Amino acid sequence: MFHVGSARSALFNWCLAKQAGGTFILRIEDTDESRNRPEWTSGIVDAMSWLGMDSADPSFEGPYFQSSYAAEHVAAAERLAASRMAYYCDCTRDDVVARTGEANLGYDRHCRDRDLGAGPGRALRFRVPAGHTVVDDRVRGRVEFDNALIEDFVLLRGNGSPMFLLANVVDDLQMGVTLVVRAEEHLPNTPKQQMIWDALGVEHPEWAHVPVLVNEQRKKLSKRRDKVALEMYRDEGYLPAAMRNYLMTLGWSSPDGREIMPWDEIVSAFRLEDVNHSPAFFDQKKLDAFNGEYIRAMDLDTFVQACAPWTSSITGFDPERFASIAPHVRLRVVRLAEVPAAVDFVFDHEVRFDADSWDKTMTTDAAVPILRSALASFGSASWDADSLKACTEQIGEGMGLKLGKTQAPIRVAVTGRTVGLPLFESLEALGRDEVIRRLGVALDRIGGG
RNA sequence: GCCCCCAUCGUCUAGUGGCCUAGGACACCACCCUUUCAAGGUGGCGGCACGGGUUCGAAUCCCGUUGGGGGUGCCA
Repeated sequence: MFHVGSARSALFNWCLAKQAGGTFILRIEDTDESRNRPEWTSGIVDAMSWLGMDSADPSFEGPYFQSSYAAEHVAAAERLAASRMAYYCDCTRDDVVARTGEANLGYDRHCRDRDLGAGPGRALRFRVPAGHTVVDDRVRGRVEFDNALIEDFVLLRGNGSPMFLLANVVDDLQMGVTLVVRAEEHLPNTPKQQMIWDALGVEHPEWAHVPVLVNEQRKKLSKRRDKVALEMYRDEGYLPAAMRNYLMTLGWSSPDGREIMPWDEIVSAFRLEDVNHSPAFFDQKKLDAFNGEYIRAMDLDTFVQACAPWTSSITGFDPERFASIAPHVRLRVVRLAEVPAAVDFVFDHEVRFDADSWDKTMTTDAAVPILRSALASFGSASWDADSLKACTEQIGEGMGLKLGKTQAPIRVAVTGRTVGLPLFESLEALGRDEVIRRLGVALDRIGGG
C-alpha cells in the first residue's frame, strides 16, 4: 500500500524537483512481510501513477523497491573499517547487558580498541567521534546532537549484510542525491547518517524533515489502525487532483492564503521554509470538502468519463441517459463511488423501496389520491421536467398541498427514497412508460398491503 | 531511562514585537433560497497549554513546567 503520509512527502519532493528542474527519486525502503511481491509493488506503482508520479513525468524517478548498490554498501563499509572509522565487534546484545547491567543503555564500546579483524559473526560498528554533530535542517533549522550520547551503531551485521542507515547513505551517494526530504521520525538518526557521509569524505546532502501525519489520537498514522492506503481513496472515487491539493495543505499553506488551487500554482508556490513544524491530522471530512469542490468544478464530459468505473456495474446502465442527469449528480456527490446509489433507480427497473421512506410518505391519506392524479395527468402531459412540475403543482393545488408535499409520494413511488436527484428531471430521463408503470406498482403495493 | 522534535478555534492553518478586539478554511448550529437532498448566500459558536522573565508593548523573543509525538535493535 502507498501510505498517505509517504504520498505527502513525495508530493513535497516532487514540487521541489519540478521547481529546480531536477528529479525526485523515490525509494520505498520500508519493508514488510510482503516485500517484493509483485502485487504489492504494482499496487504502489498504480497508486503513485494515479497521483501523477510515473515514468511519463521527467521530474520523477522510481519507485525503487530494492537497492541495486549492494556491492557499494559493503565496499563503503570496508573503506571505513580500513581507515579505522569503523571497527569489528563480536559482542552480542546479552554480552552488553551483562556488562552494563542496563537493558536500555546503548553499546558500551567494548570492542572499540580491540582491533578485531573481519570474521563470521562480527558486526562492523561506526566509531562515533567525540564532539557534536549539527544537523542543518531546511524545515527545522539548526539541531545539535551530542555525539557522546550516540552509540557506536552497527554498519554491517555479523553476516556481512548492510544496515539501513549505511545502505541509505550509500544509495543517496550513488544516485547523486543532494536534498533529502523525509518525515521527521528520521531526524534523530540523521546525525548518524551525516557522520557516515563525513567519514566517507563526501559532502552530505541538505536535510529537510517534515512533520508526520497523525490520527485523531495524535499518533503517527499507522497501517494497522488507520485508513492510510492511497489505493482505498482512489477506489472510493476521490480525485487525484483533490487528493494532491489536500495533502499539500497538511503542514504547508500558500502565502496568498488560498487552499484550493491548481496544481501548477501549488508547485511554484511551495517552499520548504514555509513548512510547519507540528504534526497534522489527516481529516477526511476536509478531504471530502476538497473532493466535492473538485467534482463540481469538472466539466460534464470529464465528470461522466470519470464516473465510468463506478457506473459500469449499474444494472441496465445507459450512458446517454446518465449524461442527461449528470449535471444534477455532479452537484450532489462527494465521492464518485456514491454515484451508483444516487442514480441506479434511473436504470434499474426493480425499484428498491426504502422502508422508512415508504412509511413516511405512503401511509398518509394524501398518498393514494396524489398517485392516482399523477397517473392520470402524466399520461397526457408533455414529457419535460417543467411540464411535469407544473402538473404536480396542479395536483397539489387541488388538495391544498405545497409542491414539497405533493412530490413526496411520487418520488418514493418512482425512486424508492425520499431524497435524491431533482424529481422532475429524473422523471423526464426515465420516460413516460416507465414512470407510469412505477406509479402503478406503488399504487398496487399500497392497496395490497 | 536518555536524546530529539512539537504546542494558535474540534480539525487544517494565517500570524516572524505594535496593523490582533487573533484572520481564513473544514466541521458544527441557525436563518435565507428551495420539488426532496445537495449546492449557494448570510450569520453564529469556538483558540494563543501553564508559569516566570525581557520590553513602553508579547500569540510572536528567553527560561521553566506540563502535555503530546518520535527516536534510541546485528528493523526499515
